[in-house]
Formats: sequence, structure tokens, C-alpha cells
Amino acid sequence: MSINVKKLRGRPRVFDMDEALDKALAIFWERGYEGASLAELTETLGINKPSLYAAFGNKEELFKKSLSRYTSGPVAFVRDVINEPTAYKVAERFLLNAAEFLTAKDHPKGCMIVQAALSSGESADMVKDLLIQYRYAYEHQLVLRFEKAKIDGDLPDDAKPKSLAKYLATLHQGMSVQATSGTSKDELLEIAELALENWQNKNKLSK
Amino acid sequence: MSINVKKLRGRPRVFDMDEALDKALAIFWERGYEGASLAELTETLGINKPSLYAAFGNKEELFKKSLSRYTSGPVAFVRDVINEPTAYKVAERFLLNAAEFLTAKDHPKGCMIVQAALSSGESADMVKDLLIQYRYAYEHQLVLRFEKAKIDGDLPDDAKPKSLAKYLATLHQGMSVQATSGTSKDELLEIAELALENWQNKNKLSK
DNA sequence: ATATTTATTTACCGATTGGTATTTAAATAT
DNA sequence: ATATTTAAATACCAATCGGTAAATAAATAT
Repeated sequence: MSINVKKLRGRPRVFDMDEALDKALAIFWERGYEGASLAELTETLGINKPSLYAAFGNKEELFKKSLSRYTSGPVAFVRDVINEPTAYKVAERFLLNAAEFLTAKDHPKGCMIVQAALSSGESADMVKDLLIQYRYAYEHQLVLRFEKAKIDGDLPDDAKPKSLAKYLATLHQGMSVQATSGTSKDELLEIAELALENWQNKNKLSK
Repeated sequence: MSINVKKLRGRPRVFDMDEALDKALAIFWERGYEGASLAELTETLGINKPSLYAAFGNKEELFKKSLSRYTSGPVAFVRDVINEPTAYKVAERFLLNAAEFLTAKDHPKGCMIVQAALSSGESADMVKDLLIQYRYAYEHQLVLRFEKAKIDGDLPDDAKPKSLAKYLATLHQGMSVQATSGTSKDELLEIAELALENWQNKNKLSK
């Protein structure tokens, strides 16, 4: 007897919730929060509205759950990046992974956290604020990592972790806009390399 | 008799078209193309829908006219920047002006060309493509300027105008996202300075 | 077999979307 | 004065928005 197969009462759900969330994620990613209509969502998920609402709450809840799936799946690399051994390696992996990810062909271009609700109507205010928090969250992860790098002697004493982190976050967000505009992976890699050369010139410590 | 005061037939328009465009611009800038509703537009302009349609065509036309006013007004500095005497000065003015402009207090944060239609529903596809063209347009202005700088001996022979231009455009677009997220002018200036220090390190020519 | 529980389906809701037809008002030309 | 021209105001349109009530279907518990 395998675990967790206790039969549940009631009519069984005919769709897989995780698969449905992946499809919803793709739409929110492409269209943004307001640009994704219930009609397109239900059509793509292959379920009708009452099923969607019973399973996920409402549009905003569905977005938040899609977003959780986004952060634990496609962009988990941001969490891994801070484990690189040096500040330079962190910056390198961050920018190179971003160039790759933002232009990958198996999902929408650009970063959902950057673009899903930048300018929008009032109805998206909650989501807009939530995404702002997420943006600061990954930037702050970089701040902490660069503060550690200073202690490690891995960055010069006059280095400013906050500025360095914001510089990388800003490049990432700009690269996201570029990717959505049609800029290729190779072009983004050139930008990343430009930024990284400069990084080395400035922080004359080891790679 | 002053020029151009020939009396026109018909009931005179009660509102000033340029003032109305400025108000429409502020809304599109803040809300984006889709996020700006006809209701909010007419209410803010102080006119009703038939007047708006008679004067400007439709929502998309109104957006395009607002956008023209944006490019000839608030962001005209991008056109001026390429007249700076050296490549470095161009980069400097571009980034410093951007930090100032994107966080100014007399208009919405961020750049309309970057954010007014990044992710959106199908109804905004035309506007989305138009804004992509505008983004490439100002990037291309920088490309031309840096090609000239190479000829002038103002940039090293191995400099890549396209990459440098895209690097600046990417920073600008990221700074726009940052400004919309609440980042201050001073924080953006720190990023600009970071990028400019690196610029000097890399292109070891004069300021 | 019946009751209970949960999901799906169909049909609908009020509000809002961008956009207009019709009427009324204000100016000039004759 | 009257006709003509243009704009403003009221009232309306079909389509779509996010969201739901009510009925039906499919599973398990007793």
C-alpha cells in the first residue's frame, strides 16, 4: 500500500492542479495580470470558470499561486546563485543565467516578476505591490551576499553592497525589457560580458 | 491683425487640445495603454467621450498623439544627449539625466516608452509593437553616435558601438523599472556612477 | 440501494469595456 | 433672420470583464 492514496469522497477532479497552474503561469507571464482574461485562462486550462474558482479561489489567488510556481521553478536559479564562492562568480552566474533564461524558447520571454504588472489599472494595485516586494527580495539577497563578500575579503573595503546589488538588479530588469522587445540571447550575453569586464576592472581582486 | 485668427465656422472647441493631450499623457504614463480606461480619461480631461473621439479619433490615436507629445516634450533630452562632445559625455549625460527624469516629482515615475505596454492583452499589440520600435530608435541613435566616436578616435578601435548602446539602453530600461518600484533619484544616481566609473576604466581615453 | 460529498456544466449576473447615434448648443456666412 | 457648420451633452450600443447560482454527474460511506 503506497502512501497518501486514501480514497477521497466526492467526484474526483478531472484536471491536474499543477499542470493547470503551469498553463496559467504561462498566460500571466505572457500577458501580465490584467492582460490575462478569465476567458483565455479557462480556455487554455481546458476547464470552465466554476472549476477554476473552486480550485484556486479567484483571479488574484490564481495569479499568486502561479507566481509561487514561477519562483520555485523557472527562476529558482536566483536562489542558487548566491551560493557561488566569490562575489564575482555570483555576479557572473546571475547575469549569464539571466541572459539565458530571459530569452529561452520553451517559455515566454522576459521575467514575470519584472513585467506582469508594471503599469496597470487600479484593479492590479495589489499585484503590482506584491511584485515590487518580490523584486526587492531578490535584490536584497544579493545585498546580503555582497556584505558577506566584504567580510570574506572578497570585495574591497570601499565596495557598496547595496549599490552593487541594485546595479545587478537594474541590469536584470533592463535585460528583461530587452528580451521582451526581441533582443537575442547572444546580444544579452554581450551586455552581461560588458558589465562583468567592468566589474573586474573595478574590484581588482581575484576572479 | 495678428496671424491665424481667421474666424472659423461652427461652435468653438471649449477645451485646449494640447492641455488635454498633456492630461491624457499623464494617465497613459501612469496606467499604461490598457490600464487607462476611457472613463478615467474623459473624467480627467473634463470632456465627454464624443468630444474626445471627435478631437482625437479613438483610444489608440489618442495614445499615439500623447506619445508624440511625450517624445517632443519630457524626453527630448535623449535627442540632445548625442550632441555631447565625447562618447563618455554622452553616456554620462544619458544616465544622469535618466536618473533625474525617471524619479522627477512633477510627473509619473519611470519611462512611458518602456512601460506603457510591456505585457498586455491582444488589444494592445499594435501599441506594444510601436513602443518596441521607439525603444530601438533611441538605442540606435546611441549606436550611430558611438560609431562616430570611433572615427573621432574617441573610443578605442575594439569598442563595439552596438553593445555599448544596448548596454546603456538596458541600464535605462532597468532604471525605469526601479523608479516605478520606488527607488529614489539618489539610488539611481549611484547606479549611474557605478556604470560610469566602469566606462572610464574600460575606455581608457579622456573624459 | 441510499445518503453524502465534491466536481463539472450550463446559464446567468451586474459592472465595465471601447465606441456611437441623436439631439442640442454656439459660433459664422449669407 | 436664416442656413450652415462644428462641438457638446445625453443616452445608448454590443462585447467583454470578473464572478456565481443552480442543476447535474461521479465518486465513496453506510
